Amino acid sequence: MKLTSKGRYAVMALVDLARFDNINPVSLRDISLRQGISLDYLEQIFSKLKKNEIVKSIRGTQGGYVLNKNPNDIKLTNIFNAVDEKVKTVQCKKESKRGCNGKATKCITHNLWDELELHINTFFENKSLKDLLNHNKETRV
Amino acid sequence: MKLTSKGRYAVMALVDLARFDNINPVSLRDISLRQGISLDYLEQIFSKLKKNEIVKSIRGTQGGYVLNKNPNDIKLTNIFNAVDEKVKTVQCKKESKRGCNGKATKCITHNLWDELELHINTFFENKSLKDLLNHNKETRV
DNA sequence: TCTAAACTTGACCATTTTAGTCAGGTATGT
DNA sequence: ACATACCTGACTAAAATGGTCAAGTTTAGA
Repeated sequence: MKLTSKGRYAVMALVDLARFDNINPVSLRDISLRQGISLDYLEQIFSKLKKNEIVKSIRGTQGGYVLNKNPNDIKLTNIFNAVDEKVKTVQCKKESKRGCNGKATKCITHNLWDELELHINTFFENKSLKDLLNHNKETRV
Repeated sequence: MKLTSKGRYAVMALVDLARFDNINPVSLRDISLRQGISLDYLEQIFSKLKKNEIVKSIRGTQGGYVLNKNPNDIKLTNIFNAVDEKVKTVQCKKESKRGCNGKATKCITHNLWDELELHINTFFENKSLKDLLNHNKETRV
């Protein structure tokens, strides 16, 4: 069970963005340099963030990206949903007629994974970008 | 972020095992049939569970596997550790000299992932096989 | 008006991980 | 002896991951 880079990068980039966007739009190039993330990859990620109305884009020279909402209203859930970083514990959720293991029953551990998903998602729903700004300054190793 | 089949199968198999082992050793063949898991794959999984002293094996005809501990003392943490199902949120934990992103600092979201790992692991440490036996009967869809 | 910065889109790809299969064993109760 | 069941290690197809590459369009500022 692991978090993929896409989700991590999205959060890192948005925290970076949030620190500067009150002055000027922030270019992906700057974020790329500061955070050490491939520019091309960032573009894919921001395309999704934009579709989900988490950021706005400003084209042209001196352009860049700006937050589209108050940092307090951007929850980790929103970010992860935007970039398809899902918490997935079972493969067999939406089969209509069948349960897991191809039988007519739910597998014996089904409730457990539901509980786990809930547990994790609760964490994500309660964390906003603002929380990260306050408590996660870049610190020396 | 997803849970792999290996971890899920391990838990499913052990819950299955726990229900019958007070009478006789349970063969992997039976578990395979009941849970719909490949026999060969189960053998790989049980090899690890055995090394981690979660189960004992009994060879020969009428042989099989038996729990090596009280269900109450087998936590999900133990099971996941045994089969290498790890909760991993960052790639850059044990680099001695460098932080994440190759710089001399921790990445700005580092603390977040630590918190998340803790949050999930707490869940796993508090769940035992016994909890699953009580609350997760196989139910109709 | 020209140009460079920056966003936009979509195809492509190497590597790693996953979820197994396959082919041999070895031990043991009946 | 023989069937059952554990045991071991090599192998692999398919999917996911973490990008790169190429070819644009838009717009601020000189």
